[in-house]
Parts: sequence; C-alpha cells; structure tokens
Amino acid sequence: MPPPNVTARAHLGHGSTYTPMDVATRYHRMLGDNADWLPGTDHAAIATEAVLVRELAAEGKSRESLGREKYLEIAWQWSKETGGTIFEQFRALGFGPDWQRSHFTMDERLSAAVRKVFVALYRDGLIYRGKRLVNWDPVAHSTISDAEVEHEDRDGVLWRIRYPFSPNEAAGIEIATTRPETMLADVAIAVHPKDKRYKNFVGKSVLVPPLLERSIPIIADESVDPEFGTGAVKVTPAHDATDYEIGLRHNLPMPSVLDLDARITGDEIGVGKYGGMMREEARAAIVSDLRNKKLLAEEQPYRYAIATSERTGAVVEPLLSLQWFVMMKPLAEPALQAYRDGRVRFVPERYGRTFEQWLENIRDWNISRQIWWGHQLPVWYTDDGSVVVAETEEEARKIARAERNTDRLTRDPDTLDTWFSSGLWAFTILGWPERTPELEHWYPSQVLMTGWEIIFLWVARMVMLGLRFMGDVPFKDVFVAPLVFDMQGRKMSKSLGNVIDPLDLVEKYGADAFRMGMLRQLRLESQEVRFNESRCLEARNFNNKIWNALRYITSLPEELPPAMALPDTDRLSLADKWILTRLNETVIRISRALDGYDFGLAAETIWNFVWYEFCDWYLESTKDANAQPTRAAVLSFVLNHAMRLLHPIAPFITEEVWLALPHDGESIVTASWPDIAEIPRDVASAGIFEALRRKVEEIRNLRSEMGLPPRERVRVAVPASVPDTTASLLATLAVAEVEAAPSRDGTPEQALAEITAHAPAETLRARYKKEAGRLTAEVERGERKLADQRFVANAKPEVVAKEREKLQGYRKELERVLKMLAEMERTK
RNA sequence: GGGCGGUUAGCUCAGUGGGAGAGCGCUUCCUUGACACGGAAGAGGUCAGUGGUUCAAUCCCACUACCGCCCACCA
Repeated sequence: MPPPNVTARAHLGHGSTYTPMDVATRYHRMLGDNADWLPGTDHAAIATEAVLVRELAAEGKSRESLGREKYLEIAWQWSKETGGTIFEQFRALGFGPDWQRSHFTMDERLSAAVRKVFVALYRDGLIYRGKRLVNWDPVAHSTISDAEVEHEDRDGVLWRIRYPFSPNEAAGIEIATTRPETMLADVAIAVHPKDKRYKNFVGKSVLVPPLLERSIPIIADESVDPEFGTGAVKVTPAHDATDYEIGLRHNLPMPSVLDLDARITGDEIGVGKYGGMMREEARAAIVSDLRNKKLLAEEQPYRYAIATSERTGAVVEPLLSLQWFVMMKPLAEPALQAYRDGRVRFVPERYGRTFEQWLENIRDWNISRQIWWGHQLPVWYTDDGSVVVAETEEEARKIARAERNTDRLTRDPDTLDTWFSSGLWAFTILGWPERTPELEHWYPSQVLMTGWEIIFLWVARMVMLGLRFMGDVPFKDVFVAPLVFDMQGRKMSKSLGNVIDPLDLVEKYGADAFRMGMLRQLRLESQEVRFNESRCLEARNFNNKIWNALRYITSLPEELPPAMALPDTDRLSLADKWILTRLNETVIRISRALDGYDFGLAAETIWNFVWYEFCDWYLESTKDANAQPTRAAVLSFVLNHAMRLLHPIAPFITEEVWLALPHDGESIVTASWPDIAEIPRDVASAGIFEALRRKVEEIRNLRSEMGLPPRERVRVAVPASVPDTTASLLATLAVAEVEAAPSRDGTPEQALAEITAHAPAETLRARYKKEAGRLTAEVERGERKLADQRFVANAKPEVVAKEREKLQGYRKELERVLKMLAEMERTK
C-alpha cells in the first residue's frame, strides 16, 4: 500500500488506486496464493508541517517560539490523533489490508533503517554536501526536490532593459528579462560569441541599473540564444539555473539578493532602497525606477512557464544554498538495467518508457529539508566545521573523539525529504535490516499499484534503493491507475468546489456500490477517469437486483440442495446447460481480466453475467413448471459462484448473500475462487438456447410493435430437431395477445404466426415492408461482396464462408418476409 | 522544444481489419407470484477531418484540427 499521509482523509483518488489493490488481494487470497496487502502511513513532512505551522500561527505561536522539542511533541500528538482517521475511512470503504502489519514511516524501527541507509550511502560516496542551486519554497520555508516542482504557464511581461556604459550616458547594451528584481544580483551580461552585433562589446563593462553603482563585464557564452530577445542576457548565478552554469564556467561571483522569505536582502551586495521589499514589490519598484531613468526600452506581454511548489503552490525561487544531495547516476543505472531486462514491468506499458526517460536524464537529488517534522539528518558538525555522519549520536561522538579529538558536536537541524524514507518502504516494512521471514518471503513483491503522479517521486526511488540495499527490484509489476477528475475533466479541488468525498458516496450508496461504480469506470489504457457519480447509483441498483434474486431463490417451495450439488447432466434442462456454460466462460474471462489488472473489464463482466444473463434470462426461465426439477440446485449453484466472482469487488453484499445460500466454510472471504473444472460446460446446448433466445426477442419485438398487450404468454418449445431428450421449454418469456385460445406450446415459428394472425394488418404490412427493405440491402451487400473475385481470393476462407452463411440466412429471411407480404396481399 | 493520451448515440464511455455497442437520458408499453433501485420494445451515430496501405478501414499508417497530460535551465 502506498502509505497515505498520516493526517490525510480519504479522497476519490484512493478509490481509483486502492480499490484495485483490495480487489487484487482478495482475488489472490481466494486463489489460495499467500497474498498480503501491507498498509501504513507516511509522515508527509512538508504537507504536515505546513498545516501545523498554519495552526500554530492562528494561535499566535510559531515553530521557533516553541522550540524544536516542544514542536515535535505537538506534531507527534497531532499525527497520532488524526492518524487513525484515514484507516477508519479505508475500513468503511471495505479495504482489507493486513492491519496487524501496519507501519508508519517515523516508527523508531523504520527511522533507524533510514539512518542506516543514509550512513551507508554517505560512506559509499553517494551522499554529499554541496553548495548548489536548489528549489526554494518560500512558504514551506524549505528546499523541495525537482520532482516536486510544477511548471505552469502564466501571463507575464518581458522587459527590455538598457545597461549603460556609464552614468548619464545613453549608450549601453539592452537585455531582455522576465525577472527585473534579480538584476540587483547581476554579475555579468552574456552574449553569444559568434554574435556580430556584440562582437565589440565583449570585454567592456556596463553599470547595473537602476542603482548604477556596480560595474559588471560583458562576456561571451555559447548558451546564449542570439535569436531570443536582444541576444544579450543578464547573468544572475544565484537566482537562475542557466546563469548558475554560466557563472561556473566563467568563474563569476554568485551573490544572492533574496532571503528565505523571498525578500530582497543586501547582505552580500548593495541593494539600496529595495532592501526588505518582497520580490513582487521590488519588481514593481524597479520597473518604475527604470522607466523614470529611461532605462526601460520596451515592455511586452509574454507568456512563460513559472515554477511552483506542488505542496504549497508558492512560486519556487532558485536559490544558491549549502545542502545535502544523493548522487543519482550510480543508483539509476541498475534500475534502468532492471527495467530493460524486464525485471520491472509497467501496466500500461507506456509508463515504462516515461520511467526510463526520467532515469536516463536523472539529476542529483537534494534531500535536505529545512523543516522539523521528519527524519533529522544523522549528521553532526564539530566546532571546526568537519562533518560526522553516524547512525546514532553516541557513535558520532565516538568518531569525533577518535578522528577530531573533540566532544562538542552540533547536529544538522535539517530533515530528510519524505521520499527518502518512503523510498525504503518496500523493504523496511518487512523488517529490514533484519533478515526476517517476512522479508525472505515477500521481497520482491508481486505488484505495486499507484497513480502515475508518483512514478518519479516514489516508484523510481523504491526501485533504485531496493536494488541497492536488497539486491533486487522491490516489485515485479507496477500497475498505474488513472487519476480521477470531475465530469468536465477538471482536477478536483476545494477552490473549484468539485470535490467528491468517497465517504459521502458510501453513505448514499454503500461501499460495495462505490467500489463497483468506481471500478466500472477504470479502463486499462486510460490515464484519467472523469468520475460519474451515477455509476454508483447504478451499482446500488445492481446490488438491489442481487438481493432480490436471492429472495426469489430462497422463497422457492423446493428445498435448496447442499452447496455445489448439481443434478446429473442428463437431467439438466437446456436453460440449465446454457447458464452453467456461461458461468464457466465468465469465470475464465474475469480471471483473465484480473490477472491482467483490467479491473474495469472484470467488473463489467460480472455485472453483465449477473444482470443480463442470470437474472433476465435464466432466473425468468425457472418460473415455468417444466424447470422445477433442477432449478433450485442450479440457481443456488450459479448464484453461489457469482458471489465468489463478485466478492473481491463487493465484499459486503457477497458475504451476506453467500451466507444465505448453501455454502461451505465460515466466510466468503476465505472461500475459494470458482474452479471451472466444477462447472459443467456444454457449448452445443448453449448455442441452441442462444438461438431460441433470439427467436423470443423477435417475438417480443413483433408483439410490441403490433401494439399487442403482453397479457397472455406463449411457450416457445425447443424444436424437435434438438437432440436433447430432457430439454424443457423456454417458458413465460414470449407473450402474445390472442383473441382465440392460444396454443400454449409451440415452436417459435408458431408463436410468430399466432401473433401475426392477430395483428392489425396495416401495421404488420408496414413492418414487413421495412423489414424486406433492410434484408434486400443486406442480401445485395453480401452478393456484391461474394461476386468480387478479389475478396474470394484474398480473404481468409473462414471469412468467406461466414459471408456465404450470412447471405444464405438473409436470403431465407427475405424469402419468408416476402411470402408473408404476398399472403397478406392475397387475403386482403 | 521533446514525449504521451484522447476525439464513437443528447451525456458518460466500451469496442473490433470483414454485419456500429452499453449505461443514463428520451418515446411507447407493462403494478405477470425476486426486484418500479424493476421488466419489454423503440428512436437516435457520414465512429473529428484529409490522404494512404488493404480484396476490405471506425479499427493499421501519415498528416491536419481540437481537447488533455507529462517532461524540459530559452532569459
């Protein structure tokens, strides 16, 4: 189970990803596999801390005013209080993971594992500390990883600004920028080395507006695009990734003018009156001053991508900062190999290519966070600034004493990125680093199911860290569930007011109906579900249908035989054989769908079987006296099986119904998955029944079109040609209005004849004329096709044969209809 | 800039190289001894457009249009 945020509440996304997990677990448990679904919660550092800090602020308090110890005490208490909610909700949704084995990423044992991994990676040289440009979230007051940055197109302005050669001089160089507030930290102007326009500028200096107090060089760098803007760009290494690279190449200073609140600061370099302004405020002030000083050459509307924080929505600030990183290339290589070898497989496959591309272009992972709620880095510093990395403080002291001859250590206040600990989830929850029986048995697991938004954040990291520390992939399959949107395809969000609470749906329709309603909307290849609540209503009706079928069966006068007892095959009626054959085929189809993670197809298949085959046709057929000898056994047998097929999807109603029927065992939860070897199959008889069914439909159609009320029933007899001595009648299905006493038994043809005998002549004639037209067109189409030598020569023989058969059928039908029309003309 | 989905009945969506489907909605009929949260029947679609491959294309290929998503340091 991907661990939900400990403080989260269930949302529809859990419905689309966790319901399949529950279905898969229940299915495999019924198959007799040693299936386990391991639950847990995640401390979700940034999200949790953001809420906590906000709540503290409302009370006029802050992290700092409380102090770290007190703050963490409150955080723990809070996570314990709210931590149970999501699991209570999961229970209400019918999820049945192995609650006994639940874990929390901040459990002491898991935290120890986190420290162990950190130390191991550090000693292997894969974790390092360095001053790099990182993503700063000024609201969360922390760095965030690249994977947590979202890019969003917004309307902005592209300013063209002139940097003069000297004060009070018009001549200078023009650059284009979207971020004038960072120009206070400019250290150069860059042009492309081959740009003729600026050839003579390189090497000269200009003054940085609007203060015009600092002089910076004009340099040449390949990364500048001469086509964009003016072809000259300001270089601000501390506040832009490209500029940072330029800065490194040209060995430029990298002053920063933004503090951790994204406020202008002049600590490193003069910023004049702008010091203390927020970045937006400073931008407005600077633009206005540039305009007054006639240094603003142009401003044009411009749409460009800005980076925002996934968690807080704040505009992310590139910031030059001393942080901890994981070197990713050595970890990514084995993961790529595992994917290419097929040791990790994605369903749908296309996500595998995304995974591969991401790993190929991976960059080092910034793992230190400036928040308090989380795993504090197992890193200490001596007074002289040397670094000690150890699993415990005790050990750190030992090392410090031995290597640095000091006792004075200060622990790094930063915590680890949440995904560092959840990246270990696949093996820490099984007891790692102990070689527990669970770890031996369940690692690697069969499948991870998740939404595609965390393939990079989580899945990729689990694969990399699993390979590193367990020597094997953490799971063989990754099933990627679609994301849930509203009916208009919009994300569900509080601000849009389109959020649907799954618990409300459970309240309205029941958990089974919610699950079925959700699953029926999942499509294997689809990347999104536009959630349609009416599917839950339909599913509620479906459950009602099942309940009533049970009522019918249990109210039969006959006694229900023991579970799994079926009459001898030669006593079974045609309808019995048909429904058993259909059940047999349905078991195969549902098993295949579930094996391929196609939960939508599995749901649709059981739905169609129960409603449109079992209830609409088989159950109806048993209302005839001729069906009585075998119906109790077959009805109970089929419904018992259908409940087992449905159980993974709808655990509650299936338990009730199954218990109310003859059954073996205590609970359907531990019942076995239906075995097709125990379900008699007779394709030939089923085919005859199907043909009869079509005839019955035709009779109904005719009756309905003729406007004949369905009061009287006509039995449709099995044709004498059917080699089935015990075949009963397909009874009470076809109905015809007759003035004279109807023949109560007969072939479908006789039934049709009876109806036509009593139908209004004009209506009947119109119908047959229409029918004749349709059939004529079909016959012509078939004739044309078969006359085409290229078709006969090239098409597969069975296709040609089928076409011949069809044509013959149409001709026969047409002949019959034309004969009837002729008959009507004569008797008119 | 790169990559990936989607476009089928009024709505939400299945589907297949050879006779266009479901549910809801709509129309008509049915209070028949499981169920009106039900049953029966019906109307409704040049399967986004153009071109190609093929005996045959809604399905395969190319391009176009529109919708959506992911990745990306063009100021």
